[in-house]
Amino acid sequence: MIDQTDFKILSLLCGNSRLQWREIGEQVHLTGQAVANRIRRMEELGIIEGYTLRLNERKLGKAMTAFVTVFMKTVDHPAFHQFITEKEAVVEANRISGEGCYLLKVTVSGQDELSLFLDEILKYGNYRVNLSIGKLK
Amino acid sequence: MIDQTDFKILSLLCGNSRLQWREIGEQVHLTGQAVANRIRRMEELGIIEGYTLRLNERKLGKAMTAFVTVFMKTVDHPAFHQFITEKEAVVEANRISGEGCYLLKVTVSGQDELSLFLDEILKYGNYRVNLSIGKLK
DNA sequence: ATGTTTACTTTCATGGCGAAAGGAAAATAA
DNA sequence: TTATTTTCCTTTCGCCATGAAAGTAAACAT
Repeated sequence: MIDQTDFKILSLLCGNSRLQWREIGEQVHLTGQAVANRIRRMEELGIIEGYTLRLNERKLGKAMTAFVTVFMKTVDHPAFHQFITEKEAVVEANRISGEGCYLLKVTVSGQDELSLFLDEILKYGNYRVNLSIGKLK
Repeated sequence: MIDQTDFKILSLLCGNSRLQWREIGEQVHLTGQAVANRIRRMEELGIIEGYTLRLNERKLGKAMTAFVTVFMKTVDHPAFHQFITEKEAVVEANRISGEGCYLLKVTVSGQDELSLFLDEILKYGNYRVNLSIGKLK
């Protein structure tokens, strides 16, 4: 299905998706065209879902990252899903097992914006917040 | 520093960083070259840190995502940092405030790999695991 | 009024990308 | 064993994207 060369190509593209096919080809000992064929195939298989940026959120004014565990009090999960989807500050959201119903990763400009966000969460349930003190990885 | 046009460009590139400068220009009413100039400037400012892929981890055999909160029992944090950095299964790691010391996002192929990983964590401290049941965002 | 700075548009050269053809090896079928 | 098909590479080609630079106009400073 997908071999070691494909994994190597993925690894290189994750590092820099604007690498030229020729440059990748040099690393995996193929021509650029052969690399292009493999990349297209992984796109078609859905392994590569898209191409995006790595942004420095801090330099965009999002100085604070918080992890918010939500304990739902309502059964209207679809409304919560919609709220989460529309909320730009929520960069990632997972439904989780164990303690809590959802885990949200939130980036905000400061305490004020976080506070406002948490107030909005109260409509759906209670929450626990952990602030990111630093990002290791 | 960075205006609404820049934010629009970032938004478009986050959606698809292989968009052509001309295509982005059409959206923000500039020529492709003007867009290219702005993108380069945001790279130089460090706002754009790089270009990468959106991968389907599930199709890469990483069928399970878990959030692991680590409660350190040792003060040798650097060793833990090193372990985390080298561990491919750890896709994201933050030092956190409140309950727990670190929050790790981990992708694994199944319970066995998760189990092994958690055994390794025990060298540094205790843990709490929440499995992702589904990803909203 | 003049000079400088900023940021755009236009122009140009290079080469990247996408598609297709050709070829070789491996796999499959007869 | 031979013939055919399939797979995946390399090579080729045409189009146009990218990077760089020149020209221009508006805003700003003196």
